[in-house]
Amino acid sequence: MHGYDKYAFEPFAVTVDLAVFTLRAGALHVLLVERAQEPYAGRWALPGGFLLPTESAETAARRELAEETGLTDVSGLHLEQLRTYSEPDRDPRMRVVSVAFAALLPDPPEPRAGTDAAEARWTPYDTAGPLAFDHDRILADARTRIGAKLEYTCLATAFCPPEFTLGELQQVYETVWGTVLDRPNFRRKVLATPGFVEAVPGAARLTGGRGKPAALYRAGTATALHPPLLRPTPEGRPA
Amino acid sequence: MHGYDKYAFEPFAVTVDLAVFTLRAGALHVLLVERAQEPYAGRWALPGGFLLPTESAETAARRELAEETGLTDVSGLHLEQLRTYSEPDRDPRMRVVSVAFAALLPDPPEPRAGTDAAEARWTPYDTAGPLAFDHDRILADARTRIGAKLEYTCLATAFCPPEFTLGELQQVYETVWGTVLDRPNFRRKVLATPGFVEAVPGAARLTGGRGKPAALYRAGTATALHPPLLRPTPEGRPA
DNA sequence: CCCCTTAATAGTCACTCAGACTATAAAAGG
DNA sequence: CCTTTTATAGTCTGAGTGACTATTAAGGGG
Repeated sequence: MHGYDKYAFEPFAVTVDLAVFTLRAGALHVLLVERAQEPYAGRWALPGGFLLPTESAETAARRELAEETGLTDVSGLHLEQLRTYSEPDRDPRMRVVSVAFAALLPDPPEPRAGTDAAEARWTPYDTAGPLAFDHDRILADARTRIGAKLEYTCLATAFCPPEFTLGELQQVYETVWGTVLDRPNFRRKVLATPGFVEAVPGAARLTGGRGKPAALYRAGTATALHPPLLRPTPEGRPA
Repeated sequence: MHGYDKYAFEPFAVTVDLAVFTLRAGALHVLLVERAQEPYAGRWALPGGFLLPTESAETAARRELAEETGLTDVSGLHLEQLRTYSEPDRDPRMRVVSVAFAALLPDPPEPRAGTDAAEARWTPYDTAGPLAFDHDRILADARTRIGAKLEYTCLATAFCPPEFTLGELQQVYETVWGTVLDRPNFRRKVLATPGFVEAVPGAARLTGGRGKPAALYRAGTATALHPPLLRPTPEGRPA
């Protein structure tokens, strides 16, 4: 009701937490930092930090992303607000409300330790053991969201370098979904969606692979997929 | 980075804001309250309020929903976190971070004034003039989200009373999307989706209407729609 | 150098589903 | 009784997708 004068209100600490994903060696990895202090000292956690007085949660998230990854330019990276976690007991010391974000990186740069000297590391999603605070849940929520958005958006290109092959794009889907897709059908679908990808004219090849060299593509201008690219139905999927 | 001891952090006020939707006379309505105090005194705004020290944002949202609508039991209503708005200047007085929610009500109960004696009113979405703070944006975001979720979830039943006809369900889609759907095709789609709706055995009729009485249905157990029920494409929809 | 492997790309076929209809059934009103 | 109104049933067609098979263009090993 926004009647500040009439209501006492509790001040809260507000933080951002980041679930930063990348693809490495065909597996989904997430950026984790090791906590140096109590509580949860020695445990791994999602990178994050406090909002500064003059920045929005989005600004803070992008700042933290730059700090943790060591990337100088994070302006083009995909960063999206997930949701806010505000359970009263999520931090044992005090009341902390955290705005969680999911970020996607194409090429995995080596992380550097954050300013608090904690160690940072890319960790396979499946072995991201029990994390500090409620970060297990945040991470799971982030993965769910990313997987779902692959179906009806062009988000997959955010995992890819500026120029990529359709095989690499397909690997994004297969890795995040944990499924195998039919290659000709995937091609047909991607190429039939206007604005999803656009061919690089000088049809170049790629890495010194074995078979026929693949054509290169760039991310197109479209952001939504109509109709969507639904993942193979592992039977009636709940919500 | 959660190193509280090493970082000064600003305390923030944390609020929840609610975009509460219902269908009334074939039009989408939203619950608004009139502000009694500066800033934006006399302007309409989304209902909301401060988090209490011991409650999560979800709990606070449900409490506010009950207070503003006067409903005694809001446990079954659809309430979903939208996103968090944290621009530093969104409140001219102080730093306020607001967690926004979208709520869906089936039958429109008359709202009662909130505890701060502000007036509350159901307002047609299209005439929800300029609101206080950044509530125009929150409201628009909420509407976009609801419209999108109708496509791939069973959310539409949240707008309907416990028992409803397929015509009423169709009206939900038509009203929220602002489109007209083909009735036989809509029926076919809804009935072919397992768990979307289930027929009420004593196939009762409804209001003293004119034509053939319609069968009644209840919301099913499913929450997701596979495949989705896509809205008629008004040409290449961006994101 | 030829053949085999590997991977990309092209094309086929059948089935499902959605859009656009037409037809029938069951009520109310004159 | 006939018309209007609304619900429900059914038909036809084209787009899109899953499951395949075929071809092309590379590399590697004898």
